Amino acid sequence: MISSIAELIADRIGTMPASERRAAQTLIASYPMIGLKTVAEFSAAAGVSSPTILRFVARLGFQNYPEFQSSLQDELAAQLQSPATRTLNPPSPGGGTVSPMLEATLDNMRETFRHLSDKQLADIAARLADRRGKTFLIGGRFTDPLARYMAAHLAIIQPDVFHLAGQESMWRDRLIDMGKRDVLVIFDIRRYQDSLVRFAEKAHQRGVQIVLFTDQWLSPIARFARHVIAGRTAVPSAWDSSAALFVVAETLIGAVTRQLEAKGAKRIREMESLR
Amino acid sequence: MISSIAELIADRIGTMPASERRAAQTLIASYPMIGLKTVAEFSAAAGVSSPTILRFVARLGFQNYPEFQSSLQDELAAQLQSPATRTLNPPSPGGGTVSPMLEATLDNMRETFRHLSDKQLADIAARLADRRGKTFLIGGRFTDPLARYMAAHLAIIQPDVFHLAGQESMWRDRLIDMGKRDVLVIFDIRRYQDSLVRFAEKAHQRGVQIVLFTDQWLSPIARFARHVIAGRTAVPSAWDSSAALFVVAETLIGAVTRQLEAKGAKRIREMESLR
DNA sequence: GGAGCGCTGTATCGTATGTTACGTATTTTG
DNA sequence: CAAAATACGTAACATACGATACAGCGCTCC
Repeated sequence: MISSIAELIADRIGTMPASERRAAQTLIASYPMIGLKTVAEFSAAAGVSSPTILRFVARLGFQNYPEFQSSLQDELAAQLQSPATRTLNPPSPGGGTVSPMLEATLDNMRETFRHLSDKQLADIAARLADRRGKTFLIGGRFTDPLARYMAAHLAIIQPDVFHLAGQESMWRDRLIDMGKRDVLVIFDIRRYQDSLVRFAEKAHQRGVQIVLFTDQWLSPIARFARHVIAGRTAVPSAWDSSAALFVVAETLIGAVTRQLEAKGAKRIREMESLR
Repeated sequence: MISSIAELIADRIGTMPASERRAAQTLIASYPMIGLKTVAEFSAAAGVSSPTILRFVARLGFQNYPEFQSSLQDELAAQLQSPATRTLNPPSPGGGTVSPMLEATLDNMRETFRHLSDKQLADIAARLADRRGKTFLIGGRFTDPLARYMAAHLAIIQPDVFHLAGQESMWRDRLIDMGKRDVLVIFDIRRYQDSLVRFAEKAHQRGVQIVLFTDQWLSPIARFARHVIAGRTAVPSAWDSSAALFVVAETLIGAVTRQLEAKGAKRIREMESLR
């Protein structure tokens, strides 16, 4: 079973003429970076001519050079997405259901946060902590609980936090209350819901700032969003995982709380004494 | 100190116009792969025009698109050579808010699952997949979203799944429907809610089997529970984290789904066709 | 030692790609 | 509310890139 281009090359390098072999060795030596550059650069690095590179690529079974490059990129993308797979780990002995699920989830989180800078989170937190406007939260079929979870926390530490529940027509009526200074937090992962997209668009038209929690394929709502958080969702299960987004949400809740505490913990103390 | 293009983007994304921001977000979402493709593909993926991509690249300080791509490639090459350096976000020594939060959460999950055997999960999953009785889910102030999340999934793959929402008096009225063959899934972490404890006790008296999701200090409901899942909740934040419980919930959802699929995926296929 | 075959590079060609100019739409400012 | 500035996309353009045809060279095998 040949799964990578490197293996493919190792398999066929024996049958190649001298110049193509030099090309192959050059590629392997700095795999796969040289292959992502132009034919001219590749040929120069290998010390052969351009047509030799093209013949080499053709011999590997590719129709043309761009197709070869795409293949390399896909391979690279797969590696980058699952750091665990990089080490060619056997996927857990015994086939228990727990371990792969947990491992995938942990990877998802690391990967999600890898694409998320402190600054980005701080910006969003600042926006949420800015009390000149209101905060609305809403989610899709499976993610609405995340919106509720976040709303439950935010509503305690500051006023004017609303979770949009119920039917579509209900949200729409709330649109009239929304304006430029307000923030709308939307959770939307595949399959993306048309109703949410429509709602986001209308809110966007009213100047509402949208913070979108979505998956790595980006909900169409990203078009209207001021801030986009893309979480990894792939796990060995029939369902997508929202765990990474959940953790981001918790992180944000913590950050907002800290910012408000800095400003003055009056409200929080009041809240405590009311219990 | 800015060392990667991703940081550069995070730094300047605030000063960008809307369309360029879309480009930036698209790039970050699948960093850095889309940046290695052609301008046309990049622009299509971001839903903007080619010139916008070029302006975006120019704003980052590159003379032209190829220069930008080379820079991405160099970065990638450096990463591939030293897997240890793969941290896109430098470990943020000191005041960084993200890293400690994430690390603590990951630790919580590992620790939670360390105390959770495959068998235990399989037993609970089997109990939830057993369709001779009904399934009820309920949660506390902050954990009710978790109950909703789980209910949203379970309700799809099997009938008779009910999330108990609203006021305490509402749940109590549902008690009359509950019996020996039924399962009650309760989420309850500190501070434990008296109302939930009372409810759990009454359900227990009626012979309902209780599955409890709680924290490591165990809600008093544990006294009445058939199964107890104790998740770690401590994080460097003003709030406790429910992330570990969330992941356990997802794992259970996956396990139940698998068991039902084994029995016969008729319902699931029907469900799909109804959409 | 000569004829045939395969390998390789040079030169040329067509085209996909990045680039730029310009007009329209949108937002901002006085 | 008008005017200016900015943002954005359409369309035309130039170039750099991959592809191909062809000729020279070396090797092998009769």
